[in-house]
Amino acid sequence: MKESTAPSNFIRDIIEKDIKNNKNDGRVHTRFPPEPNGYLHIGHAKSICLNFGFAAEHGGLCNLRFDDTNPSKEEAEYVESIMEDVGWLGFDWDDRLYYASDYYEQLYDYAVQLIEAGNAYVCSLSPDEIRQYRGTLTRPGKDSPYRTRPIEENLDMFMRMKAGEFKDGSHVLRAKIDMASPNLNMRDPVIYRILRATHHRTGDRWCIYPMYDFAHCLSDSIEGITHSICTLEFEDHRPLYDWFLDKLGVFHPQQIEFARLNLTYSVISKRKLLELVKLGYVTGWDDPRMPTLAGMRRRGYMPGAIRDFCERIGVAKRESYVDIALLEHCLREELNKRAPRVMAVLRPLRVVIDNYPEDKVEELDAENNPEDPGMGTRKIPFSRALYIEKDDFREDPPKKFFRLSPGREIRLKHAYYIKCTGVVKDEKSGEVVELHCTYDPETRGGWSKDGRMVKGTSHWVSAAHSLEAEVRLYNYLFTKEKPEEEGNGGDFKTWLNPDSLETLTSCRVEPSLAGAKPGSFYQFLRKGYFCVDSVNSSNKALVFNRTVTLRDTWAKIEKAQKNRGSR
RNA sequence: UGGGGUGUAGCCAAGCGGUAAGGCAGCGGCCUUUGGAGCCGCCAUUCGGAGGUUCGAAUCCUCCCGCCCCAGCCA
Repeated sequence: MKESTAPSNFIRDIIEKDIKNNKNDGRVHTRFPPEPNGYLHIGHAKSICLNFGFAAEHGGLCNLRFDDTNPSKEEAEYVESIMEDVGWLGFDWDDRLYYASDYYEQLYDYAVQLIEAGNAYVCSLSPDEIRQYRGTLTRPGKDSPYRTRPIEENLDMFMRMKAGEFKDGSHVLRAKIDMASPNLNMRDPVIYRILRATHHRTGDRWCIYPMYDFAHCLSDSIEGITHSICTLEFEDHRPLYDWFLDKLGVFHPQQIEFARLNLTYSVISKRKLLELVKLGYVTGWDDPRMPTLAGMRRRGYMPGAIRDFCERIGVAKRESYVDIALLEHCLREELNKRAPRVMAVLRPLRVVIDNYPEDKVEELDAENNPEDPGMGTRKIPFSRALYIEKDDFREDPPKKFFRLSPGREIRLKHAYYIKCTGVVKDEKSGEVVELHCTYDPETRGGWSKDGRMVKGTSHWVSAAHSLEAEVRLYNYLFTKEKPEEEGNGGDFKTWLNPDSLETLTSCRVEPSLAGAKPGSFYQFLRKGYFCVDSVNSSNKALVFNRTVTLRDTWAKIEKAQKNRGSR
């Protein structure tokens, strides 16, 4: 029996039942069939994990197949990015890289067979007329006058369509099914159209292209796919999927539909993501705020976290909006285990340790990851002038604020206890610009021999030894939990978050970060997880992206205090 | 007034006639040289609603209600 701890779901049930009944000789063969008309996003990740996952679970195979039947929208750039993203996510299609366009010749032959059997005809109605003849949701359609065109004539016309004798849109090949079907997809759907566009792979070799419904089921059949997993909106297309396969008498895969992923505070639709890119609301498909795999990778997401997420959300047929907090949880869990700890001060406040010798510099030991002692330790320089986080000092500390304030003592992580003895303010603005402190030499390393306790521990950096860096703080791209919901005229862009990116340019990071490699990731102690930007960072100018913050209990307390105060 | 789906906690989601798994979020507490992490505890007398069948119903039946998808020569 199954030893896997994977949770039960309806697709796995179907697959396991099929194996038990020895359907398809017990084979499991799936496919991930993206259209190369945009970059992959987190919703695709769910599909990829499902398809490759089910195959792997049952000793089967999963193909990567580009569904490239509409040259007017598809580009080679997209196929490149898709292959990179699927590989990055951790899946391998071996030598099974296919394109629907590989099958154009065979698909054409199948269409001819359909015509010969009287199951398809060339229709010369205009697009507008076809729409009118189709009827409505509640009213049946009516037969096209070309529906009775003789087989020989259909064959001739279709051949001439292929030969380029007709203008775009002047004729189409249609399946002859039932214009009165309550399922509109069965009202003599178009299966080939004339379209003069250069295809990214076949160039100008063809001027007729098959439609999705025709190409997809047959591509699945040709590849011997056993379980063709797709999203819910194709449920109505299943009768058509089955119809083509039955009429042609070829191998018959089973289509199974599941609910697509929706994520709060995000928009997941290639069309809408393209819009954000085209209109310049983001810097590109790989903008770290985008839910694209390229964007998430640049943001610092790890493939394992995304896979874990996809497993945890499950798969079902009901529409759902997954809380983005779950994605972040999966991310933090992985990062917590693997990210080296490092100190970085995002909004520096200068601190002078008055009783520390002017020229002295000490090298203190710091663990790289308390979760994993195997990651070792490193040295960090300590000196008289330091920077701490502005947020870590309050002249007038509120209740439960454990950090530094006048007269109060805290610990500097891995270093010493310090006590605040003076505050220097800008004369004009009144802003605190520098702190004077004393340190206790007896607390080296952060321990007090006399058992004296401090409630707060701050991270810090030596002023003279630290490096300057730019840090990009990302927030949700949208301010509304469900940006695609109606309201504000129904335009999701209304909910774009004006503060989705905050750039900090005078951050100070510890010297061990010199030469940090693009893509490398760290936990900035007490602040969050950050990675070196793979596009804009260099040895001369370090740029970090905030991947995700740490959970912030103090922020929660403070927010609660404010809410209480305002009531 | 057509057809196809789908309703279990704030958000996901198991459950398949034997008395509501799990995760996230939230809330308490412990612990802590990260207000991080970790640990412990709490969080659905009830499954969209109403009837019915049954010793027993989230599971079976009937009716009702809500939500999603379909009228591209897109996928």
